[in-house]
Amino acid sequence: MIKKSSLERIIGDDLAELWNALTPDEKRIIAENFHYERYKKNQIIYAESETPENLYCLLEGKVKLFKSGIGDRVQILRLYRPVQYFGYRAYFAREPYVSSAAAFEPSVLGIIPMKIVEEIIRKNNNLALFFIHELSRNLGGADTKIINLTQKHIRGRLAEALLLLADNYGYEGDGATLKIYMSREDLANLSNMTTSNAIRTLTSFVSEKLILVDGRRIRIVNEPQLRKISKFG
Amino acid sequence: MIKKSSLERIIGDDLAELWNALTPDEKRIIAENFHYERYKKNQIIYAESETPENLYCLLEGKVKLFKSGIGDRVQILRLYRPVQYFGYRAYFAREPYVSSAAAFEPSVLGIIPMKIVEEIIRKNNNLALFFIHELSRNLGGADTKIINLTQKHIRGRLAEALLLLADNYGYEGDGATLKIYMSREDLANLSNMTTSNAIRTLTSFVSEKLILVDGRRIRIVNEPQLRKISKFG
DNA sequence: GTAAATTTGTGTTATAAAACATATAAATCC
DNA sequence: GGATTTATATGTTTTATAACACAAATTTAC
Repeated sequence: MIKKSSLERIIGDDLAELWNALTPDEKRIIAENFHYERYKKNQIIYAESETPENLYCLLEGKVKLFKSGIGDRVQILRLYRPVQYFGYRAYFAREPYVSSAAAFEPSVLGIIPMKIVEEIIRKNNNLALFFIHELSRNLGGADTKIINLTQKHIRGRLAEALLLLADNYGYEGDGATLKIYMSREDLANLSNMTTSNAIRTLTSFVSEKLILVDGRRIRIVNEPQLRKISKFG
Repeated sequence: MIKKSSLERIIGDDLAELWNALTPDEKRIIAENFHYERYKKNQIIYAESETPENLYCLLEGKVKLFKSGIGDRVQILRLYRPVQYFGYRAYFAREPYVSSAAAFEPSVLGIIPMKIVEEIIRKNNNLALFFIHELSRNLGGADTKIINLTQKHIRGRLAEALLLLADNYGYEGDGATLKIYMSREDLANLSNMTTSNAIRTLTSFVSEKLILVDGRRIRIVNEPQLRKISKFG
């Protein structure tokens, strides 16, 4: 179990964006109802069709939101990094989860019951506006994703995915190596293609000197060209 | 111009869900800043990349939200019926529109500046929760649409689209004819396929006695089987 | 009311991507 | 630390769907 002082630091520092919207009294309520949990690599946080009950705040690690479709096919819908919130959409929609969440790597999550969050929203409009803003941006992203996944060819979709990873998780110290360690299968699930085609297309990108690959480490070498490929499908 | 009494009826009756969330004072503010506009068939209401300024409330007619992609391909993202609200997502996200809206048929829209709406949201949590709920349901729908459009085959996607039209706009008096008059091209844009393939697949469905077609009038004859086709791709 | 434009319908061809097959490499497990 | 599972890699075949082509029907415009 984490120390109380450490907990307060996490709440104070890391929940920043949401935290700042709160009154002292509301902060106390959140602090009292807050706990955190560690998740192992690939551990499921919640699964499709379950009833949403908590707001999750990713404090450390990386999380994927994904949905199982036809056969064994899986689509990764969104990626989360510290400090981002998830798990609230289904609760607000008053429906079971339509997607699942899992840790990409060992992660630490802050957990707050949605009931508490909802009570505070009913009194605090800044918090309400925070969620309105988050949901609105997510919905715009989903609409754009629909076009990317349905209209672009394999090369465009994979280029898009690599740039998304760069935007989301950034680069290592060298300014080029993606700061995420991801299987080819996950990469395929992110870009709506089979694992074979993700591997094959990655190989093409290497031979075209757009990227460099060392196992799961991917270095972006020619980002402008990758953007061009992403843009024109 | 519409008569004042008529305007009040429209506001009072048709804006119901949103209207009920308001205090008398807020109702007055909305009424003072409300106007309505008629749109012709296929007329654009707003276009991608424009700056969002208004909340639109569809009072009469049908509206499609669509996004242009690669080449001339268009994807219909969402459909609206009276009384539904749209146009607010991009404003809340603080970004230009990522999609366009157009009338499917002659339509009447209620228009309220988002600035006014936002001011009221800052004071009225019920209104905030209304938008949180709407956005959350839309986002869940978009996530599900991603799976439908990327993983199902043509037949599954078209069956899905026909059922969506039934759910959204319902049936004529006969309880079977879709209450929407839509071109094959729109049907194709809704189900992510070429117009040729929409026509062809529609023909297959007719010969399988799942539907009956008379020009743009579509009768759903075997809904359970259509659901099966939609479900299994 | 007739000409022009658009939409619908259908056949044929081309192609992108999945499916399948199999080998090698790497990671995980007793 | 050797065995077993899992992930990566690549070649081949199959298939779903787009692209193309054109005729007929319908709608729109003047």
